[in-house]
Amino acid sequence: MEELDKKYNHENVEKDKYEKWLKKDYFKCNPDSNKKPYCIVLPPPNVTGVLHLGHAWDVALQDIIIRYKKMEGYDTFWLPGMDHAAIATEAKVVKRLKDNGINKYEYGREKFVEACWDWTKEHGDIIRKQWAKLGVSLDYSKERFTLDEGMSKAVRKVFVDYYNEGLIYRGEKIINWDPVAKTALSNEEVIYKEEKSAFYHLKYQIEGSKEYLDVATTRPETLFGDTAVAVNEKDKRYKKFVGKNVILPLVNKKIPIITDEHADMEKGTGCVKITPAHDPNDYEVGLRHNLERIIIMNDDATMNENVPKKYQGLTREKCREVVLEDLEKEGLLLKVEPLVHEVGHSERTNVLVEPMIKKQWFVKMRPLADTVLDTQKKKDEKVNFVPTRYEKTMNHWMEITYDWCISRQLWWGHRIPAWYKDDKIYVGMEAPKEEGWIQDEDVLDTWFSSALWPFATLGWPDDNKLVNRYYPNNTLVTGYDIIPFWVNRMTFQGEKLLGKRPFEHCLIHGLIRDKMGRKFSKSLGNGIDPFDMIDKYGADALRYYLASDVAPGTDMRFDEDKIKSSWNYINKIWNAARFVISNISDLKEIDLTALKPEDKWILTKYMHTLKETKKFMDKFEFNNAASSIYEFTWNYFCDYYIEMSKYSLDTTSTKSTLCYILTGILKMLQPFMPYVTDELYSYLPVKECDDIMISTYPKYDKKLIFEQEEKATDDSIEFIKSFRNIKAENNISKDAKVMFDTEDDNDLIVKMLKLNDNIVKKPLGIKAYKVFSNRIKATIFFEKIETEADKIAKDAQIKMLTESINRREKLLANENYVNKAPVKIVELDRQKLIEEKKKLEELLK
RNA sequence: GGGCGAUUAGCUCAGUUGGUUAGAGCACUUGCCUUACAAGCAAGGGGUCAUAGGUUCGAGUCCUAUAUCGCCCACCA
Repeated sequence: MEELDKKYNHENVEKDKYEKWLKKDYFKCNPDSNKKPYCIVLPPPNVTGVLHLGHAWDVALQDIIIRYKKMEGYDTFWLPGMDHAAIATEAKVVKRLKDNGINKYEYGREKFVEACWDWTKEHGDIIRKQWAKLGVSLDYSKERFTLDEGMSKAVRKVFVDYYNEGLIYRGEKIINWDPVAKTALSNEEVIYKEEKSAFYHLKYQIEGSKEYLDVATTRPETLFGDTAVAVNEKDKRYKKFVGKNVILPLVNKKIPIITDEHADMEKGTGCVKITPAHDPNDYEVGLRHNLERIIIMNDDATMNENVPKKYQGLTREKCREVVLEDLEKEGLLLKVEPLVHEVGHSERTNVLVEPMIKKQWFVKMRPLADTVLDTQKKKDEKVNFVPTRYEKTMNHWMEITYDWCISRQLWWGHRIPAWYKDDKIYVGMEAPKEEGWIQDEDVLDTWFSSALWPFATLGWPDDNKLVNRYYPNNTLVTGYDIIPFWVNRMTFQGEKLLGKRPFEHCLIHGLIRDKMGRKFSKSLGNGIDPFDMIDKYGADALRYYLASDVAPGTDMRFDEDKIKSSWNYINKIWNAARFVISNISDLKEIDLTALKPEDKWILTKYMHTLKETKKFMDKFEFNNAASSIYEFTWNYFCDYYIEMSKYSLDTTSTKSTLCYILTGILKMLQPFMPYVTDELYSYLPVKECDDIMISTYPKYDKKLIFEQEEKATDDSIEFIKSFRNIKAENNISKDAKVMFDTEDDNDLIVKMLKLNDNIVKKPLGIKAYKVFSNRIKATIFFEKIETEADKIAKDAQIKMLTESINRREKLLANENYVNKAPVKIVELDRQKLIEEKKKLEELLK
């Protein structure tokens, strides 16, 4: 057998492994009725770009679950795929064309969509390579794309069925308009950002009177669309004006003064201009009072023909300036108050969203959302979030959501399956056969298709073989930022279309931020390429870091030093394995029948660790699972057991124990670090199969719990530690003589402390320090007079012990405590008290 | 305006149903090249768990306020 490298070399280790796994079909789902299914569908990354650190985190978590469940004996299936990301990809392709001097509209729809497919292929290839680098066990034979044939069919079916059921309708309503992408947006695609602006007080003269209304607005440029001024019915200040008209500044048009609940007496001046075509509130007011809606802007948010000539063609921003100048000139600008408020921006283009009245397609949300609210009350039917607090996020959304605008004025996406002819409309899976029907130009919101992801990818609605086996999916893993966009929509679609929740568990993770807690962004230039990290430290180190750093649901601050630490940890494992493997090459089988106390000790500790680790893995608390394994591996196995084993490397029990424990460690770590565990496993002389990823997860075995030996060795270790402590703190030489006061066999301790030649049977008369543990006592003799510092240290120890004894005595004298606290805890205190008293006595001698 | 989260060692974070003297990694101090590992080993220093009350035999953990920071939601003209 070839020698293992002296240091962990991630490049060598990771080389060719992924290809091996693929070749052996380890990632392929293999429906097996003897096994329980376990299915995860990958949140499809957008084909807009390449994967970033957040994706790496997301897929690492999923891969850990899948690999763990596979070892636990499940028939696992992890379905990969990508999202066409309608608006986002379209924006990218538009930009690329523009960089090449090509205009989207001149280029034409057909060629543009082709360019989008080229883009998709290009980025899809990169993303697949990145998955491979991360080592994730995706079943590529089932890979899907949100715009592929099957998905498209599912999308059309849902659209048509909902239309026929009245759940999808077309209507003219006020929507969020992105004037750069020139498309409608859903509420979720609008991001509110704080902006410094001003409250402009405008003078709206009362018709035929010297009096006027002080109308405060943040958007003076929209006054051309005003069709009323509203005041509150209860507002005494304006009562006398209700029913009269005001003269709209700059256009000198009469508009009525009306009363409406929307006008808030406390806010501003109490009177509010009503622009039904450009403000969602005003739109509602307009509906109530049957007001005219004057659209005053073009699709690119420049002023249109419904405003005076002077302003036509100006941008919203420029128009505001000019309007303010003109108002000022006419003495109609009363006051300007600075104001900071939240203004909606397009998620994709970052442009200010313009509320506009447009004819769009909508999903009627109330019935769908109510179903979810109902299901979430049922213990066995709900989506279980981890951490549970995110259930509130979903429920709240379901409570307040209103109709979902799903049509987008884009070319890249699922074309709406509606055809028009004169004033007739046809909605169906295919175009009508007759001549003269024209298909709707628009495509659907990208989330409309991804909402079907958990089942449409499995073949729904045509081929339900996989659906029957893998729906509901077991777990969905995603960031909290897309709960509204995606998790919620998958949930109501799944429950409506298949009658069941889309997934049993929803594991939520946070966002990755930079070291200073800021979001990663292009403008800050603080981005980290996960694949640079893989080149530097290996995929295993990156994965381990991502999985172990924070508790579920919380944000993570990126810290390269921690990846370095992960590398060190892997190197530690590497070396421990190297030691074990080089010493057990002749082991034929693992034989745990004739065990020494320290073997029993490490086996017991291992069983505790295994139990705890499994508990954490099942709860998706990978950070806790990881630290549990870490502590066992480093602090128990490496620091003590391996050291102890060096004195009995020729025995079968030691070799067997070393091999058994190392196997267990590698298996527990396999989900986190598939590469290095695969490598090290291959060197084991005794193993159940070729590759660790298809081996079984270690089983908890009560027979390997030895409480007595565990206590005894813990005791020896305590002794060793305090012995070393005393020696280090007091600069005691290596040759100091030691006398054991106990009759026990302290052979292992003597070896571990390298005392061999320095044991004496009788006191030497220059004794200085006593060392204790529960069972073992010894005296160190050395030629040095007790110094002042020693005395201080000793006094400090005496003081600490005295205080502790007092505290404990008081506690045990408290009847309330003794009666109410668990017996185990009280007993522990009693024992501690006895020990402490003994120690104190010895110190005072 | 509503809701959620955070506040624990110099830094980044754990801390299960309340229960021995609150943990880890990094950083720091001291001593070691002890042949698995110096990217390591051994020993150590460092925290009145944001603040103030309360419940309890017992609170980092539960309750009530307060402060600071962050996030989400909401038609705040």
